[in-house]
Amino acid sequence: MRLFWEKGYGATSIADILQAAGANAGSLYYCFPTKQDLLIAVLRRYQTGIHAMLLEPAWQGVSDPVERIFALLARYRDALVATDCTYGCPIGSLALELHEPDPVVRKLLAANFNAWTSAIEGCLKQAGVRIPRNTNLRELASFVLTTMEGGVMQARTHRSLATYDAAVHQLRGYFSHLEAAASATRRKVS
Amino acid sequence: MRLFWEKGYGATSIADILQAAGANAGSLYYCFPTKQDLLIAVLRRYQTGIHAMLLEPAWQGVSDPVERIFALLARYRDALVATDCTYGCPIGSLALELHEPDPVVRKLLAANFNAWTSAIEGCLKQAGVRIPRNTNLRELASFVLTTMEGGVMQARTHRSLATYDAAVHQLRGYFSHLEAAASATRRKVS
DNA sequence: GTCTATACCCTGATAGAC
DNA sequence: GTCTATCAGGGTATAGAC
Repeated sequence: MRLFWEKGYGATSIADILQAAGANAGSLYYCFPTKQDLLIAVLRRYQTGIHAMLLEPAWQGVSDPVERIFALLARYRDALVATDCTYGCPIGSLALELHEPDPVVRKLLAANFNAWTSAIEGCLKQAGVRIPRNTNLRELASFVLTTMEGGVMQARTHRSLATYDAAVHQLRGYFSHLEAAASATRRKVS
Repeated sequence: MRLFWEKGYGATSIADILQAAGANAGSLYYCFPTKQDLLIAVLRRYQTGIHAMLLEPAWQGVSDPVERIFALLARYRDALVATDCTYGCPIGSLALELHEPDPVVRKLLAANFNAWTSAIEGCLKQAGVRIPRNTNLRELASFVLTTMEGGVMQARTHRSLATYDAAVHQLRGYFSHLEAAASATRRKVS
């Protein structure tokens, strides 16, 4: 999991994995007949662990649904800070590296994106009337993921937080507008 | 250039390149001593060719600066359509694949992002009073790139235009808000 | 289930004639 | 400048004893 994240799939050799795990080839191949089986297991783990590994830590002590969205984005910022801006989202990196992967792999990558998007969509639903009623929440949630992935990509390339912060700041501006618009509509109605 | 774009850097072998180019090893290595020299040449070509290869075709017949931004995003959509959503931005893909590249490579990747962002920033400057005066134009331009890269990444993973269209649609909503806010301010002043 | 040794292939890069 | 042949190394995966 760590190696695929740090080096990518192709650049990680079985030998690297054996050394990092302190395992022998026979044992590894007994459990995972091919390298791709290992990738599939890793992707499944990300998928099933999204709450325990990502969302719950990010949302510790944050209850406001909109703030939860930005708390999640802040967590990716922390990862960038902790790695001197060499962090990359493991799913995003693998998604771009594996152009034409096995359908199984591609569907797992898509499922991971879907799980992330659904978590955000849940926040937006909880936000209720604070978001304009005609807003497509799924679309907006997907846009949050877009912002994170695009922001992380640029931050790592520039080795600078500036572009990530810029992306989040602009997204915040967009949310401020949405909330103000929803609020204005509510005043008009009442 | 085509192979690095379609398959990525690591997955493209010198043999692939020789076959595609109809060249022999000796000739290639005479001009490009290492594979990385080839990558550097490709990245330089993207950088110097951004106007002729990307911007001018995208902006053919489009003069409104804000529409130029969305015309550029539409061009990436066309690329997704033309490739059944297997298209990936070559710079973005290489940026994520090459985690810890030679400083020369990383700077070239960053320079490509900068050139793209500067082109958008130019449009925003041309838009003048249509964008609120306190807007950080560089930041907003960077956010447009964020949207494109994040949108393309998801579209390819899902093999669907939906997420890309969602991202562009949301960005359009943000721009509509910005233009409306700038317009309201102008009315108030006059 | 786990170990070591190794098969077999493809990699980037080179040698040296032309 | 271009060609063919090849090197040395590392890749995934396997064989077969234990």
